[in-house]
Amino acid sequence: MNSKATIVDVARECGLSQATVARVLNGQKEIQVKEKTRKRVLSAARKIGYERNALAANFRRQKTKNIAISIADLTNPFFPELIKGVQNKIREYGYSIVQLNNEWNPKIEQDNFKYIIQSRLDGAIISPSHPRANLKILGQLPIVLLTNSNEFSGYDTIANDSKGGMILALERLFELGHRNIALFTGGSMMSAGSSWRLQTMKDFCSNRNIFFSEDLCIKCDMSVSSLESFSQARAAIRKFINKDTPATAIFASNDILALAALHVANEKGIKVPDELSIIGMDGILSGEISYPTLTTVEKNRSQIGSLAAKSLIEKIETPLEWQTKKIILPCKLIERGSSGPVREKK
Amino acid sequence: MNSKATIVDVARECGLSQATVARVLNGQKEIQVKEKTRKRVLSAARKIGYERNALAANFRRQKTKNIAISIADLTNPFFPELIKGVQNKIREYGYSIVQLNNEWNPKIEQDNFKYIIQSRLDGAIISPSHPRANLKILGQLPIVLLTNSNEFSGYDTIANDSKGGMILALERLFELGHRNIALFTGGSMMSAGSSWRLQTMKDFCSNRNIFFSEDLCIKCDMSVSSLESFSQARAAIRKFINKDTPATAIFASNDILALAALHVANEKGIKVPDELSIIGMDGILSGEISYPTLTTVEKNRSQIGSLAAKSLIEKIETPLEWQTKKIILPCKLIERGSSGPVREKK
DNA sequence: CTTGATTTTGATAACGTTATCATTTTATTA
DNA sequence: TAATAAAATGATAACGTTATCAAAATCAAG
Repeated sequence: MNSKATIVDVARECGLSQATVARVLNGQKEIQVKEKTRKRVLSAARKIGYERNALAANFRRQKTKNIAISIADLTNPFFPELIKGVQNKIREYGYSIVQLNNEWNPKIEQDNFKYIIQSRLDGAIISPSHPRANLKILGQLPIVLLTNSNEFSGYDTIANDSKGGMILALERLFELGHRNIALFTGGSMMSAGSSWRLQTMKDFCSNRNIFFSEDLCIKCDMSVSSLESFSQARAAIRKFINKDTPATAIFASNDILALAALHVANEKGIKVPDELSIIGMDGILSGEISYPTLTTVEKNRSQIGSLAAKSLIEKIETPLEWQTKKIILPCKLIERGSSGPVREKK
Repeated sequence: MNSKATIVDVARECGLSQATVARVLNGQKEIQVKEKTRKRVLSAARKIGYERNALAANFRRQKTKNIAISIADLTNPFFPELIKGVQNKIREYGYSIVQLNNEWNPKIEQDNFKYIIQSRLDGAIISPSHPRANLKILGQLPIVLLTNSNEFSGYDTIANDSKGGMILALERLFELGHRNIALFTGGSMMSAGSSWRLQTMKDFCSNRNIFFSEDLCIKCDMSVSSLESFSQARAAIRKFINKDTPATAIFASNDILALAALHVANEKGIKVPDELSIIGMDGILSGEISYPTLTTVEKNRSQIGSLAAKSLIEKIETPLEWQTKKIILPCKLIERGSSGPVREKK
């Protein structure tokens, strides 16, 4: 028994017009229908097992109540929680998520955009796979970008204040007495993310009048997968720690890098945080269960997701003029086990 | 300029019938259309910026080319990779994913099922949130369940052979000389998962003629979130390691538990693997980047996703008789840093 | 060239809902 | 109670595609 009963069948069953039935079953505000007929319709619907055909409704309305989430890679620990935030928010509004991954492949990303248009999804939350991602094909579709890159002027964006977060960490390390802080960054696929970090570091150090040189800057290639990044990071940090560095602290631009540093420190018997403090960035699960647990600059991914969703839905549901909105959320320093006051080397 | 051009507009533009245009633009096998007219249509379509209205097509066909993935919690590290596997497989077939979370809430899960039906999704991959999840509402919809619970007879299922995997780990520990192996399980929400584990342990030990008692069995409540589970696990394992146990190895029923054990061992200065071997189960990222890295019984989640997708699509696209298929995949022991030969305690 | 087979194109009816009216019923007021 | 306003219901035309069948064009063979 295929759920094939239509609104017309229900109408026939209860002897009312199809219009009235529609009003009862799918009408918005339950205005304009008598309690008695309402019951008549509902019981008839239940009797013959009517299930709304959303396909027909979507078609008629040219709305899907679906939004896309386009990201590079779901296994990147950054995204699941973000998506969860989106999920929880849009549920309130009756929307659902179509999840699109592009594996960092611009061709797939473009196909996904085309899919979004052709499927007439109502909007999209997009983490662009590269700084020049071609969004033109999306036309007037309501979208929110997950980025703080300034490459995307004219678009709504939302992201954490990475620079502010970084300064938070550096300030805390300074407070703890650290005067030789190393910067550990990965050349990410998304733009020259490391250049502003380096600049921020230089500025910070010169402001505080503490030493910094490029020797205190560790770089490594970030790969597509977290795991590969980790092993590359480990290699880079092994080299760094070998030449006996004066650094008493490392700030890493993400938790994977930080955990790699922590791993190597453990490997070499360097005590964290007694001999070396390490602070990461993001707040992924692995950092909460490592030993010691990882101090990190948290990006509240669930909140980002939630806000992105809210912003998007407002945009979808108010077809009025909409000024582009750029949201930048502060980061939060979470102090855990991997950071502490500097201690004299014996 | 809304992408409002329809097939009829294209037909008018190129002076052909709407039927021919449809054949060119959306027809399946490019049979039955002359190269010359094909070009005529395509250039007209390009000229007026036609974008296929999938809503109309879906409605007409009563097919969406969308499948649902219904899980409890995307932030559970088990799922993202699984979904990625599904994603990569279904892309070949032109399907997309609608992602539904239920936060372990049966009410939400039920709503999601209703949504699946009303949206006329073509099929669903479902990880039931509890052993008695009510799947009846899904009717004849093609579904594949991610479980090896025998509660779901009559349904296609796919899962790893957890028991076989557990034995793999125990055998390896035995080989390494361990004769006092502790079992660390969490009472999961999904059935009395711990009871068969205990039984397997007992059987194993009696077969090998080695000692086991309930004292070597550590239990803790598993919570909804990985993080909470971790801290509960840590509490349980702290108590266990306090009473000086003869155990030289711990088998944990998942990686979070194993990492909790590892964490506590590090905390107490117990050397892993020299003084204590630890083996987990699942193969999550955190175990690959912990120190030491975690030996684990891997469940190939990407493969499960891929197979589930394949199975589902076969089911969708061959409306013939379909025998219910239960796939059980072997686990694989991945030896990393947290396990090694037993060493005499001094 | 015709004839018949084959390929290519055209005309048109669905699909099930929503939206827009028109119509009927009920409530309100003079 | 009649006249008017308001509320409730009904009739029907879309939405843009696909599918079915009919018609026309092309090809093959005698």
